[in-house]
Amino acid sequence: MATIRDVAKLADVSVSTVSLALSNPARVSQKTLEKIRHAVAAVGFVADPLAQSLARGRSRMIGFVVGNVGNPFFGDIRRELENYALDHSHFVLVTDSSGKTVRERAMVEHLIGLKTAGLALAPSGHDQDYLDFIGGLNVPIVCFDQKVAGIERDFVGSDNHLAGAMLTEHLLQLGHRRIAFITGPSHMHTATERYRGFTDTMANAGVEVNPNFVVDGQFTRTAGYEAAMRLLIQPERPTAILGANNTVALSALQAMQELGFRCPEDISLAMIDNVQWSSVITPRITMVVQDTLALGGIIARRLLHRITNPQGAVEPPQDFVLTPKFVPGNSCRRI
Amino acid sequence: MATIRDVAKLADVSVSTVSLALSNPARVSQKTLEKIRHAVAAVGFVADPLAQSLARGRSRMIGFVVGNVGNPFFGDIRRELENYALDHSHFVLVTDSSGKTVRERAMVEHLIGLKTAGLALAPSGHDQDYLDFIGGLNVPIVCFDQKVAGIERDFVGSDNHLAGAMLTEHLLQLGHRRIAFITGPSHMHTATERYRGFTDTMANAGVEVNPNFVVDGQFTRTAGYEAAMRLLIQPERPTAILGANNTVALSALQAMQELGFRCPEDISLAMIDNVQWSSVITPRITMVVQDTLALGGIIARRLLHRITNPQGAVEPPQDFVLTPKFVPGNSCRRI
DNA sequence: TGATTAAATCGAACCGGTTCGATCAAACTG
DNA sequence: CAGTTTGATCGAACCGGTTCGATTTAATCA
Repeated sequence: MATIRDVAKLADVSVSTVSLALSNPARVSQKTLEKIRHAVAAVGFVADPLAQSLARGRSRMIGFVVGNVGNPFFGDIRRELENYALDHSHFVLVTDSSGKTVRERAMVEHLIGLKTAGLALAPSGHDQDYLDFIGGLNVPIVCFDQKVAGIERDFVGSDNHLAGAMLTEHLLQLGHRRIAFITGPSHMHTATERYRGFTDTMANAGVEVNPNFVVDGQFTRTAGYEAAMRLLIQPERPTAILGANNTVALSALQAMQELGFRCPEDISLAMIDNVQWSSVITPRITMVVQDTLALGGIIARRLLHRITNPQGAVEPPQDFVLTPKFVPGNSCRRI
Repeated sequence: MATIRDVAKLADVSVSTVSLALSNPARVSQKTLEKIRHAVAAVGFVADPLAQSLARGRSRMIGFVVGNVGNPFFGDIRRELENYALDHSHFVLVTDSSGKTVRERAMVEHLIGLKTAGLALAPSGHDQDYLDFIGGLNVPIVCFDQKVAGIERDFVGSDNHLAGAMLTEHLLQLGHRRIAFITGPSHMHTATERYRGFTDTMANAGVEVNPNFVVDGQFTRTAGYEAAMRLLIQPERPTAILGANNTVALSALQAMQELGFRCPEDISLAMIDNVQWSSVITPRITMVVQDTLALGGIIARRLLHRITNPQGAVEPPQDFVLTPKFVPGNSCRRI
């Protein structure tokens, strides 16, 4: 591999001039610029990104940290960010914490060690120690999906309260009263907000929520399945189930199918967040989806704005909250 | 951030001794080792991975390059690799080429620039220039999924010919003769092998393949949908459709549903590779699945073996081919 | 006990860039 | 035309580690 010194020697200028010419051509005379360009081409010089990062104290890499890259929600956002970053000569490193807080922190630390230019982070951790850690980082960070109280950073997400409310209202309109709710982890903002949307709407409608109809699905497949089963074996069953996310809702659908309940004839089902191949799942689930493309776009632009305008570090963090969209399916029947 | 020089100063030894103590404690006396340990703890020293990589010419990162991290097939493998790597103090950088050859190459180049310790690569590119590029890299590489002629590297994958043959035989056993096949890109080994498995089995059974029943789905959703539509609008329709991968098969299912065909009553369907939530898709598709956990485990072990035994670079590349598994569903009916 | 060898430690060069103050010639000011 | 700017270039220090040959210290042997 050719180094900058090879170029300097061939162009008969100093190393510092080559470096300057490459990073700020305007400050070098036309003549030497030409010489250097030729030399670069002749030896096939490509700057070592590692050495650059070490010297500059910053790399051109962006860290992307989520709990599950396989989730199409995160996948769409990742793609948007990647495209935008690539167009601005940045490179996205994807890491997956599997939803584990310790691992998430380890990955963030790793990325920071790599002197990443910025971080797009869907936080799952919540203890004070972690918050302080994130807050103390001197790197542009855009948080998304989970709004965490205590993290003073840009945030991009959806109106989760509204998402829960929309589906609840829909079920109420169809005449449902015995509506069950499968929640997510109580430390997750999306989970609590969606649940609040549910309870608020029920209260507004003057319908009491049966405490047995609220079960914890942890946003995971196994917990969601178990929670759904608990709902389904009750003597007085709900007429509709509202899943706080795609995973728990589909786990519920599976449980229903296995027990021989038909959807929507026996029990209606609705969920928040889309899933791959939802169009071929029978019945098509009525859902509220987030505008992942828009979210990804905002995250990307905001993050790169912060990265390329370091002086604007004083710019106060801002929240971007998008309105989710209702997508009717045929999993909810009128009763 | 504390540097190694801070440690050296505090421990009253030279920088080189600190470095040695950290990388090879056995070669340092007990006494100084203690002093250094204390100093490290006192100043909170953590080695800068960038500086280490630059000096060593190698980092402790592993590059993972696939066409679609959202695909659960790759997701499972990624998880296995990640777990194993983490246990061996390596860190996985995930990159997604979106199936684009140019981007794939750019990502590999980027990872090489980062002096990654090794690469797990599901290659999609195929031009000679790219092959030479891969072949010329002086880094441990384990290829998987796609066996590419011309890449002399370890390879981990499944018996794709058998996968195609298994499903074809199953359909033949059920009495089907008018079997359609939705292929993948002809430059992909998995696609051609699965197709060969189909045609060979058909030939062995003495059943002629109707050329109109072989359509190209490109392994993508849009092309798969279009291909399926082409099959379904023919006056003489197939009685069964075999999708060369999950994407094209489910696209076919969607097309069937939209045109009002029932599966399996009107047309049977089978596919290669699982998909998330296949258990709630109606009907449950009969499929042949790869043992993703085993594949991931082999990839991980092989790659880390190569990384930690650099002297064994002479060890010739080896192929690991696993047998896929038949998973019956209810999407294929006897006729 | 002096010579030989092994173990522990050190100094300096190096990895491949960036950055900033110094230098010097050319251009501008009054 | 002396004095000051301005622009181009350079040298050296630096980022934060690693590595290897040299040197010092300790242990072994005759």
